[in-house]
Amino acid sequence: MTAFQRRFDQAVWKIVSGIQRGRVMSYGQIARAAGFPRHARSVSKAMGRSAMPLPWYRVIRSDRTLAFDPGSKAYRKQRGLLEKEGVRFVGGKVVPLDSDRGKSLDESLWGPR
DNA sequence: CCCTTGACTATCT
DNA sequence: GAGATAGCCAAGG
Repeated sequence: MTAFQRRFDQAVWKIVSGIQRGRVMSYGQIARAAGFPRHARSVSKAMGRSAMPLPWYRVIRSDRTLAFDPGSKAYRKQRGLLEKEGVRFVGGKVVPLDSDRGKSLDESLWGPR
């Protein structure tokens, strides 16, 4: 384990574990919230190193698509878990909630109900 | 060192 | 809005 990983992992786990049911966050958003802007690509690795289970399936791309290859096992798993929490999909993308109308762009994309 | 690899992104066609 | 492109940066070979 490098020093970077120790700090980065801790910060990422904290953010990811805080994502609530029915909500999603992007890799880049998590990296920023964790205090490591520009490290979106490292977020998945940090989650993989976690000993405790994390709601990894609530993490998606900034364009609202899932990071796995559509049709893959992982894709179906993630999508199933999200839909079970009420997250809706249209055209392979996570649908923003209606009740978010009127909020800032960021909130409308990722904010709570 | 140099080169490749990512569960990524912002930007431009 | 979908596809291509360039930028990103730690890790590992």
